[in-house]
This record gives sequence, structure tokens and C-alpha cells, in this order.
Amino acid sequence: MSLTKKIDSRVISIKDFSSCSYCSVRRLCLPVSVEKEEVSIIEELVSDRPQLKKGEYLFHVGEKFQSLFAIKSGAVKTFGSTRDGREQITGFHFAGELIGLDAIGNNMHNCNAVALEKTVVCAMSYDDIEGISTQIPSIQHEITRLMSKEIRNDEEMLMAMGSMRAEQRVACFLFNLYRRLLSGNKETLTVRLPMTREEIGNYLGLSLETVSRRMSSLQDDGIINVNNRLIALLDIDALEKLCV
Amino acid sequence: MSLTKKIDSRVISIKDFSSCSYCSVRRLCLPVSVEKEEVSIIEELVSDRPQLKKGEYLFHVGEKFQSLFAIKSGAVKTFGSTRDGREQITGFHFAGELIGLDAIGNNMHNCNAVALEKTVVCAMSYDDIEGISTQIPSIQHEITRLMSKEIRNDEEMLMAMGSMRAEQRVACFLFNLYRRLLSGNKETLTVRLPMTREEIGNYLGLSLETVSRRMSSLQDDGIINVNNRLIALLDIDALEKLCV
DNA sequence: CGGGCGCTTGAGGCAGCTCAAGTCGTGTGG
DNA sequence: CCACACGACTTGAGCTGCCTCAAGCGCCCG
Repeated sequence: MSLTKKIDSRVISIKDFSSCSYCSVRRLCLPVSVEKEEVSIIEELVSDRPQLKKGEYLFHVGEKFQSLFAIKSGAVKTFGSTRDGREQITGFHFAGELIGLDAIGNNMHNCNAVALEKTVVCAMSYDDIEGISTQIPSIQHEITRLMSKEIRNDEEMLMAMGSMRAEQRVACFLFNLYRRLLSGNKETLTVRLPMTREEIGNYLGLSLETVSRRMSSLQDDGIINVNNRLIALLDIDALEKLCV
Repeated sequence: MSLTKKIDSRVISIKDFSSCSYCSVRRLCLPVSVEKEEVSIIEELVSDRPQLKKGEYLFHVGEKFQSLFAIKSGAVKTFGSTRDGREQITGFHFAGELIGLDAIGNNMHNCNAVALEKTVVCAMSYDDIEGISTQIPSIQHEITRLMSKEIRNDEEMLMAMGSMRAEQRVACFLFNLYRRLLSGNKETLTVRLPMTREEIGNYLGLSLETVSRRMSSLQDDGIINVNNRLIALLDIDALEKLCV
């Protein structure tokens, strides 16, 4: 909170580009119809903007829920652990997305969140959000909309997991990434994966070998081009057709 | 709305047991700390209490979102359809649960909902809910909590689908039902399934034959007793152990 | 330039699917 | 009220897609 004040007083400083006014993903993280006055209120919600290195944790399962996190840049995976100790990935999250929503219900984090690459997030105190919601009802409305969207996403994913074969799952995964990652640079249809084949397989319920094989066969079909972590999406329509 | 007034004036009528004051699942559907005055406000939210026969639809995918539905009694399945026309079940919902939350985001239903047996629901206009939330903030808070819970549920399910073998999935499914259906009659550890083996298989990503086989093997292990749709849960601990 | 991790590709095995047959339970119509 | 018919369920047999194990390659970073 006091940090916010400091930022406000250094209007010309380069540091200011970290503020919400200049945030390139602001539209995405809390896309309420924010006027300038309201931006400054949102600004107050942001108590911290930690820079995470690859492998650093944003939160652990079991920790008390205090903040929602808006991802400014980078990528985060969320995962739980099965009884036998293996991790099970529940989602990948990118710039402009909000994480922590599943913790509101029981006031505790139900999964771990770790950065897949250098990542900057905005931590927003949930108590403050609830308080300010009374001033700006659209914020509460926006949170609700985002939660509803997450439910829909998860349920789409459940449908995919229940009915899709390996190749479809991989195609669907890539198409989903295309829709979420390409908002910035639409001209190039290339996605850079921030996660390993093993993580993709874990998420999709496949072995890493199967992910690799199915990517190779999608490449053989001329639908994508695989170059390590760089995936060129050559035939978006074909990719979409594979996604149920 | 005018219906509500009518109910209020017939205090002794048997019909009154349909009102929220007497609703046995009230605690579950909107478990805010409702005092008597607040119950009457919630009552106003309920615009209709349709009785659905087995197979009747509550809503279809693509329909405009207008109401959330609290299930008073019975069971509902929600499902989407894959491109090739088959249905994919995304969830089963029982008395005391709220459905339609995933539609808030884009103001449209993203799945179909159909009654699995004789079912009574309370339709609550979402516009009214939003309006009344300003009077009773706990209602908005409660909706948020329920959505968060649904996200958590879906993500647990995703974890299950990604990592579990058939027997575990079936065990997990039964254990989940045990937790959700036995709140009323804890003394008997018997669950009556309102859905077919095929629907269970569809939901779990298994064939109906595999569901049947795995139930049989759980029975051979002395963990459950299968008698058509009646499942006696003989060893809850063993069942829970199988659930990751 | 060397080591290690991530990735690809091959070979064999098994879990779960498909196809098929038969039983049981329920609801419906005579 | 009974008989029939159909849908739901169980169980068996064979097949296949994905997993596991294994070997080799290539990229990245120290």
C-alpha cells in the first residue's frame, strides 16, 4: 500500500511503466471500463509486483489465500500433487490472465503455482478487491465473469479429456495456445512453448513420448512445423477441425 | 414475483413447503447466514419452481442466460456435444447444488442440462440476484464462493482424468457421490445412482463395459456391493484410499 | 568443448476399447 | 394382473492405441 504511494509520486520515472496505466495487458487482466480515476484505484489493489525466475513459486498448496495474481508477462503452471507424490498439472497461465480464483472458496490455495520462465505478476489483495468492489461494482462483476470463464475452460478441458484421442488432445492444446498467446503478435503464427513435453503430457494425460510422436505426425500432415519449443502453426483451420 | 406474494399470503397451505423457509436444502443452495427477513428477499429471487420429468431439459446450449438454478430435489446432468454429434457429460448435479454458473461469463448457456429423474429446481433470475446483492452483500460473496468451489471441483476432476486408471476413476466417482449424496441419510451407506453406466463412462472417459467391469472388481475386493443402481459402500476408507 | 537435459524414435506389452452374446429388471399394453 | 419387449447391465474374446523401457540425437549452458 505504501509502495503504491511511492510510485504515484514518481510520475516520470521509468519505473512507472510497471503501473497499471501503462500495463499492456491491463485490458486483459481486469478489463472493466476503467477511466483514469478508476485505474488509480486498481493501482491501489496491487500490493506487489514480484519478478519470478524460472522455477520460483508464486504460492504453494495449503497457504492462506490473500491475493489474486494478474500475470503481466511470462508463464505460470498450476499443479497439485497426487498421493504418490507425482505432480499433476491443472493449467498453464499466460500474460493477461488471473490466477488464484480457485482459492476464494475455502480461503486457501488448492494448488501450487510456479513460473515456467521469467515472469512478472501483479499481486492484488483480495480483501482490498472486496472492499473496493463496493465503490466500483464493475470490478466484482469482472471477477465473476472471469471465474465463470475459468469454469467454462475447465469444463471444455474435461470434455476434451473424456472423449479425445492423443492426436486430438495435442491439436486442441496447440489451438488453445494459439488463441491465448497470439493476441499480441497476430502476424506470425508461431508459438513458443514455455513448457516441456513432459509437462504437456502430464497436463493432457499422455506420456511425453506420445506428445512427441503426435506432434511429429501433425508435422507429417503439414499442419504444424516443430522446431524444438517453436511450433509454427501452418494450417490453423485443420488444427481447429481436430478440436472436436 | 407476484407468485411470491401469493405464497406469502397462504402461510398454512401445504404448498408453502415449496418456499425457501421450509426448503430442506436452503442451507446448501445459498448458505448465507440468512435471517428470516433475508429469506423473504431470497424468496423474491425465485421466479419459478419447475418440476421436471426424467429427460426434460432445464436449458440448452446457446440459450440466453437468465437464471441460475438451485436443485431442490432430484438429479441433473450437464453436457455439451462433440462435433461428431455425441454428447459429452461435464457434470452431475444433485439436491442443494447450483447450476448455470458457467453461463455468467458470456451471458449464454454453454452446455445442456437435463433431468436424470423427477427433479424440482428453483429458478433465480440473475439480474435480480445482481440487484439484491447490493442489499445483501453476503449473497454476492456466496455466489463467488460457489463458483470458486466449482473451479476447484473441475480441476480436481481434471487431475483425476489425467492421472488415474479406470478402477481409480470409478472409485473416485463413487466416493465423490458419497460425499455429495449422503448428507441427508448418513446412517445408510448406500447410494442410488440416478444415471446409467453409459453416462458414468461418458463422464469418466471410459466405456460402459469398463465401468461395469471395474465396479465388479471393486465388489470382488469387498469395497462395494453392486445391486443394479444401488451401490452399497462397504469400505469407505478403502474407497478414499483409491482416490489419489 | 563437454555434460546434461530435453527431445525423438523404435520395440514390446498391457489396459481399456470394440464387438458380441446372454441375463435381468422395468415398464407397458393387452 | 400377466406377458412381452426393450433398455440396462454383465461378462467374454480379440484388437489397438498408448505406455513403458531403451537407445540415440541435439541443443543449451557452463
